[in-house]
Amino acid sequence: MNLEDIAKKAGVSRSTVSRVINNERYVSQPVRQRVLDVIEREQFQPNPAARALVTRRSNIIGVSIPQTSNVFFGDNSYFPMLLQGIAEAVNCLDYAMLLWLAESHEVRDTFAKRVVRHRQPDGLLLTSVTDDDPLFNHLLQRNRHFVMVESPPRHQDRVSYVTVDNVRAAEIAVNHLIEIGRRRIATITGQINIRDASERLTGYTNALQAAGLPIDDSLIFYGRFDRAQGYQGMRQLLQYQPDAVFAGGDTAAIGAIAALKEAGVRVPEDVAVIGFDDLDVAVQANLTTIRHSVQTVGSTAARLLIDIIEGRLEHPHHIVLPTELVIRGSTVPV
Amino acid sequence: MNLEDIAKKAGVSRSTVSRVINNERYVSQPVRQRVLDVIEREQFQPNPAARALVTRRSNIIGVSIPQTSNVFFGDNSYFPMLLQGIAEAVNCLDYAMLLWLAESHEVRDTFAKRVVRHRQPDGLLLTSVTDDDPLFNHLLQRNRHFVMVESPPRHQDRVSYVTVDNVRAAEIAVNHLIEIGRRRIATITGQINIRDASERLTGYTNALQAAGLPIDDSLIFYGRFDRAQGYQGMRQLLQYQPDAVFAGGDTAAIGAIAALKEAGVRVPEDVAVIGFDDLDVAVQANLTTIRHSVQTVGSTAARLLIDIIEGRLEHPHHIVLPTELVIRGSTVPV
DNA sequence: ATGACCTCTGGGAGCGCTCCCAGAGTAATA
DNA sequence: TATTACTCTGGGAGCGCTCCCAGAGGTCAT
Repeated sequence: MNLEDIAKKAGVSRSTVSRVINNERYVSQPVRQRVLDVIEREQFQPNPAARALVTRRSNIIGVSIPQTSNVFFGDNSYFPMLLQGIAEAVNCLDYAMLLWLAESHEVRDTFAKRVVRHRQPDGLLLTSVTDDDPLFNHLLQRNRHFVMVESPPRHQDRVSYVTVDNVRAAEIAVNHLIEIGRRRIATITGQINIRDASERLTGYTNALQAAGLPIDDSLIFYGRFDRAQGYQGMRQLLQYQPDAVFAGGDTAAIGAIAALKEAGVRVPEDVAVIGFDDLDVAVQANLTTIRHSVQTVGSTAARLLIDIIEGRLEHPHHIVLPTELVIRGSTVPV
Repeated sequence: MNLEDIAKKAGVSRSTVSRVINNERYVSQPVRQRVLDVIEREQFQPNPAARALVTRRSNIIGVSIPQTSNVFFGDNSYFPMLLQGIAEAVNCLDYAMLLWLAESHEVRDTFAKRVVRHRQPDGLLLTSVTDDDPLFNHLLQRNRHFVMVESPPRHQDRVSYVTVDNVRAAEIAVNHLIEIGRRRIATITGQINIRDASERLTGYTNALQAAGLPIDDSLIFYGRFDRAQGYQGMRQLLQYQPDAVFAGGDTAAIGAIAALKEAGVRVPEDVAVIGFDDLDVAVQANLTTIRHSVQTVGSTAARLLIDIIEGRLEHPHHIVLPTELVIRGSTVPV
């Protein structure tokens, strides 16, 4: 069943059917209705491949998640929330979402090749981009449409992205710890070659400096965004007797709390804990954290990408979404 | 850049280039090498739309997740793990994955329409199918390729699926509770019009009957697979003083434990708790549970679907994967 | 020498759309 | 009436592939 068949049944030409389907002008009302009736009756759907061949558009955007398994599927609801946000935008703009997940322990190089080889999507949404990400470099060099869901490691002025002001938010988080009287404030960072992580670390040092507190390297643990690293980081930090810890993500914070409890340290009395992202898990664990809507980041990025694809927006475009300090039970004054 | 351009540069015809790209026979070694060199040099990728138009294959499979938000992105790592498993199979067979997520509070009907309208995928992987699922019905009626990742609500003999033996596994779980001396065993089910949930309930009643224990309706809470429902279910069940609870999923079990602790009930001494799935969260919470590899379910289902699409397998095909009782700290003898 | 049967290469047709142009018809204006 | 402008419809061309068939050339048994 194709346009020609529908045309025959409706007693019109292929072109007219095409006009009706694409909701173009210059079709008289009775003809339009007749065609619509036939389409409805035959449950006709135009062939997407044929359409893509001529329009050079597939109405598909790709989403790249090059994280090895545990960060994606483990106890970290960041990516599912992001996907939910993307889905919302994509649905509403009549696009579809092609998902690329790295296999466990897959290196960035093979992952990038895989994503690049399938050229179906009209553009890509990039997460977890590292310093020398081959996918990032390839897309930039080839001038393909993409939007990042965090600030890019380099070429900020040539890349579109959606992010939150990580530096400022981290400053606010650490200031809160300082205000409640904490002085030996440790931090567990996310994967440090991801921009979100390094910016939060910058905010941490900024806040300490502004308060005239020393920056002690032994109180900084370079980790990742998952629970296991939070746990391990906290175990290591414990020997330096911090009275507070700022984790680069909620999931890591939960891991840190587990390590503290295991060591018989009281939370929040002995060590105050603050997270980042306000995932579900933060609510459950009564964790003070920085709230920002991960879903909104996802949907905003998807909308931006589609705007760029469809030429409604000039290319390098930056959106910074707001954050908010949410004080819960994991931080109390000394 | 298309086949014709490459052909010109290599001094051969379009057909020969096509043969090289598709790795067909009847191309002499020197010619093949010459063409490969040009392709490499020009970084040529054939146009997927053109190819799809003639082969009627896109090498894309769709994944439908019609769950409203909290089950998907909340604290439940079931779907991320499933996606990871699907990704593994899809990567290895050179397919891509198109992801359909329901919007929060979206009804099944609009969701189904959306999925059906985009005809790109060669087949679909279905999760969380309910009794009268419009998507399920539509695909079945239209004879389109699909595989379910649980046993289907009806027409089992006409539908391909991958599942675990939920009935048997639930029997084993409840038997374990009986063996450690529990007598008032409650259950919190998953969404009961999803087959996985109802089968686990069947296993529960089977085990009680086999042991000569009464089936007490007040000890059955019809919930969903998320933490909130586990919590709420347990609160309600508490008034009937169970000494054990079998949850339809680990996430619900975690919610149940939270309710028990809140009520000052000791776990596992006063109430033993057992879950299902062995998600990450079960390890963390030291929860006794039924282990089955969600990732394997995903990858097996994807492989099966692709086998069906490519005609290597006759259609209705059923795969039942093994389960295993994992005893941890949440169940001890009375 | 003839035919049968391989290997290898090229070109036409066609997949189902969109885009462009031609032309018929109608209405408004000079 | 002639001209212009706009509305509406149809058909050709072409997007970039794959598939099929024709045909050249080689090998081998008859």
